[in-house]
Amino acid sequence: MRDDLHATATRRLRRVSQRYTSGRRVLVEVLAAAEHPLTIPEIVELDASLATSSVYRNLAALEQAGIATKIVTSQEHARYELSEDFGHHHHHLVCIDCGRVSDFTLPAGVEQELDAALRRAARKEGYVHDTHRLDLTGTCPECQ
Amino acid sequence: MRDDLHATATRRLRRVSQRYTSGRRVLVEVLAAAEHPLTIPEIVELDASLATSSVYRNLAALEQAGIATKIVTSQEHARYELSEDFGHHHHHLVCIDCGRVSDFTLPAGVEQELDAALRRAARKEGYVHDTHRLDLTGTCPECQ
DNA sequence: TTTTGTTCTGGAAATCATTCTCAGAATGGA
DNA sequence: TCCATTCTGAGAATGATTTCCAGAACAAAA
Ligand SMILES: [Zn+2]
Ligand SMILES: [Zn+2]
Ligand SMILES: [Zn+2]
Ligand SMILES: [Zn+2]
Repeated sequence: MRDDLHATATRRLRRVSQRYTSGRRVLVEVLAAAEHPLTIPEIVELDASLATSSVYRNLAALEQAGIATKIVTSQEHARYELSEDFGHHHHHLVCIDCGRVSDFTLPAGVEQELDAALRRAARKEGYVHDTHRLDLTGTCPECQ
Repeated sequence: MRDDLHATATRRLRRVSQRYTSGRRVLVEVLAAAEHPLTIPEIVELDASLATSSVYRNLAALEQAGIATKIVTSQEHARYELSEDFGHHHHHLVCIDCGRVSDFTLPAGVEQELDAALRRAARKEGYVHDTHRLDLTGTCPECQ
């Protein structure tokens, strides 16, 4: 499981001529252990061996290699999580007040129907479809 | 139509103790005339009478009053459009390359089913549901 | 219409997340 | 080992957005 993750990471980085260094490995471990998307300050705080500028650079590398995904919200910091194909397709519940992000999934039938409708919409506008992002905004239990 | 827009804007700003000044009126006109969400540099270029710092301040005021909506993407600049209740509920197709944003809508049935599923998901996580944002990413015709 | 207290304006300065720089370190192959 | 490439991290630079603040516009009352 974890080995597979690292093996895949190595392969995907190689594909874009990049190395799977120890700093990047730590990043992947931290993201894999998190149960919700993390901001860069959070990541640096979780592992003090990481230098902020390197974290920025390396998360960009991981994103480019298809290992991590950047989530941009209205909050001040972007958030990162492991790419969906290391877990499962899911969506985000974003708290309007504190910025907390929780994951959730849609019933398979709904997701399927949605995906089909989105493909149709993209084609109609002449876009080459890539993926979709569905965020739900609301107020989290703690902020109510 | 247009009058109604301004009347509603006035009312909503009043509700938060703000005035519907000429600068804000120009902003609303520009947004109403645009057929896709605009960045602040685009807005300032469309009407040279607008001062950048005031546009930032006033778009924040319009957003707080529920007149405009801010759309944040991975692009450098945020984009703004009139609030959905001045038009119709819709979603965004974002070009990965150039950042262009087009609007699209889902078939009513899909949208309805999606909305019901989202409400259920929010409740399950203990969130008070607000709204959802659904973006489709892809490559626009010009960037292909 | 004056007066008065509030909100707004816009240019410039400040903030701050993110990106860039660059000299040295690590890496991987020849 | 040697060479070429990639990586690192501390600090500088960048650039979108926010904040300041002194004067203007405004609304309501007098
Ligand atoms: Zn919250
Ligand atoms: Zn989905
Ligand atoms: Zn494009
Ligand atoms: Zn919708």
